[in-house]
Amino acid sequence: MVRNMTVVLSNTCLACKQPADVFNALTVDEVEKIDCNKSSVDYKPGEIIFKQGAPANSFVCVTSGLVKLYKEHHPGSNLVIGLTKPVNYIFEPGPFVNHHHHITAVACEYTTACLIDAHVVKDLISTNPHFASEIIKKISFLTVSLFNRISSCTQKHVYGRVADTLLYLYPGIYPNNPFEIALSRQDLADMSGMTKESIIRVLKKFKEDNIIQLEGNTMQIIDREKLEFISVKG
Amino acid sequence: MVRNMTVVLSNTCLACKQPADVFNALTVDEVEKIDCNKSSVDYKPGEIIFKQGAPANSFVCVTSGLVKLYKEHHPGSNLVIGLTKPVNYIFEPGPFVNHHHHITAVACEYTTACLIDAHVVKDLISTNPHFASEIIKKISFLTVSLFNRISSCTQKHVYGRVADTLLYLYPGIYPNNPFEIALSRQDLADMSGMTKESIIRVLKKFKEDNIIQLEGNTMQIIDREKLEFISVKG
DNA sequence: TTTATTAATTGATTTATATCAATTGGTGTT
DNA sequence: AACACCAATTGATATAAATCAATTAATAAA
Repeated sequence: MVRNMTVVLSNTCLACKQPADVFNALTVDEVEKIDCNKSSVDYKPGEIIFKQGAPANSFVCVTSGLVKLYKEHHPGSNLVIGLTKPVNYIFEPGPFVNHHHHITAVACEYTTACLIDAHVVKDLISTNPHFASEIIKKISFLTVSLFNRISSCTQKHVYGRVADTLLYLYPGIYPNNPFEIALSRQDLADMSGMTKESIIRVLKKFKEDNIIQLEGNTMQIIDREKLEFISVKG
Repeated sequence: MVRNMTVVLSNTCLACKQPADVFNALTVDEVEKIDCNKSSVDYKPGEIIFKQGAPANSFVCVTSGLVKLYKEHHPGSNLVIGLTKPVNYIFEPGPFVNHHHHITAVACEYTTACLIDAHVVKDLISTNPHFASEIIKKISFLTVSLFNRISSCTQKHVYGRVADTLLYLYPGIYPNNPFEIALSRQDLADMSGMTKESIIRVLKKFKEDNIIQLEGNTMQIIDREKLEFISVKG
């Protein structure tokens, strides 16, 4: 198991300090196979990693920074599906469906990602059942969160949806509190399925009610319990 | 491959006329293993097959009838995630996540379903990589449809959402046209994320505009192109 | 430093859709 | 047949949130 390896080689998957969970299901040989078929790429904020509709030839593993995943609609109106922080794979169903991307991935900060040949990952899935099980587990977690998301966006009002977004950001994406958000108000709106004006008003209300503290892009969650209440009841 | 078997035994998976796609990845021995660990159960309309929050000990394969999958909210306000028609597995992420169901499954018509021990399916996944790949493929398709669903319910108005629901029903669920819907107006509303009053008004409008024909529960799609247009533009 | 440009904020107005209330129609029961 | 019961329908009203419009703040460029 990679987890227990003490050998550390720079710039290799084995050296990757906090390997993505699914990696743990791979043997050293298999990890090396990935090593030989990956490219590590640096992205600046705003740069596209992959684009909805484009061929899906690679699996992407985020190794530093933060990535925003969204579905494109009419220009200017996107829907943020979620964020991926290091070290995690982006579970985009494209490679298993029609070899095209169904969402767009954009770097929110300076980001490094490893692009791994999709064939290699698929080969590993068909040769290492333990790895396949881990992938299934991960996609299943994604599915559950999508169920909740659908439920959130159809049944909840703006307050509940913003509460969900904030609870998603902290501590899942930003483990510290207060934290600096690398997302614009428009991004937060796209995550919550509303307009930027609406989310600004809701955040203002939360601030007035001492649920959060907000100065520019520095946010602090003060009353998590109340957010959870609003998520369910509001 | 099961697909090519000519041996047909009544009331066994091998005999199941139109086996679920994922079955094709199994050997005859493996199908027999499932056979020995399954129960075929008959449900009346409205009966619950499994319930959100309850332990997920079985995989469910719908062999006849129609099953409605939904997430429960406040009483009377549910969100229909989708329908499963025969012969298909219900891909509920529960068994891979926390062994609890995240949605509720209810028979819409007289329905027969095979309940297969979750351990057996998981064992097959960890021993037959081809089967695991098929499962991943299926869940991936589900993920794509959930992406579209989230997108639909946050970005589209009632007309677009109802168009999506109708396009989902025909031909995916009901291959014939006209078709008899086994769903109440409330169900259709829950599928489209709106109130029953709203969907009634939208359906009335579609009828006036000669997009559909509707008499009670008998529906005919007259102008599919226009529905597709409304789905995108409306 | 001044100017230009974009993001964030605030207020006024509109609109889509939910809610509320009442009526009609169908189905089954006694 | 009369009644009760529930689903479907229709109309009137309320409201949440979008849109529109204007202002302010923040950032980049000259």
